[in-house]
Amino acid sequence: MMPALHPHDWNVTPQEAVAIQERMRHLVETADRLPQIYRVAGVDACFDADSQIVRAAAIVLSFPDLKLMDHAVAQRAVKFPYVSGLFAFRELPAVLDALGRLHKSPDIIICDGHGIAHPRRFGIASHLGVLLGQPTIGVGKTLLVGHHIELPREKGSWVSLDDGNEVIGAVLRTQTGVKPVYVSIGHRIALQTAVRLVLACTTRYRLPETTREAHRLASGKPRLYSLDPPPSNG
DNA sequence: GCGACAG
DNA sequence: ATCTTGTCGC
Repeated sequence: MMPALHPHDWNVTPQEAVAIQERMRHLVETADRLPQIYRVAGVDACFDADSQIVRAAAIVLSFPDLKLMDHAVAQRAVKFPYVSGLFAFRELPAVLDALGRLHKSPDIIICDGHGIAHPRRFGIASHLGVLLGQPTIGVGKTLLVGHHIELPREKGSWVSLDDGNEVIGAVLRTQTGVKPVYVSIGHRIALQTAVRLVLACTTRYRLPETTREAHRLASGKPRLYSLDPPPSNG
């Protein structure tokens, strides 16, 4: 897809990884700096404990109609340990490989995992965005850091995710009565824009179609019907 | 000391 | 990440 704008060594210790995050966190841009969005990518990764291999998937959907335009997978043996806050050092190398195998380049990438809603404000989505110099959004399924007030039950409602005095993300209800997701700036996008885009990529499930499709590809499961919303039964 | 801790 | 059935509700 595109060479890394800010390459760095991946063969590092967790201590060195933290230092890299501290050094790169200042490169994150939190205002909109996007092109017209015609294509949205989703990336996800799965880990196989037996083989110690990470398989990453990247998919590209047209926007706003969300039709599958491109997809790619990549595998890598990983030795970096699982450490909360250091996901990028396990998953990103494979994710970069998968993105590099795409033929259609996306205008923005939605990542599984947080952006700046991270202890050092440099989660995997921000890391990917800064590396590539591309807009990214973080969508986490569980909270890593931050607090928030009660969230209304209705789809589309959201409240800020705060850490001290900082707003680090949004708690977003993507479906009425369903557990929310945590949206945060990855790179080159404002929070409100990110929330709107995530909602625009969400059809009838909790997670945006980008994440769902990438996850399905990474986990090797076949698609049952089509990219269109399947029937409610069977 | 205790709880929390993305995938 | 993954282990895992039935069940409740639209």
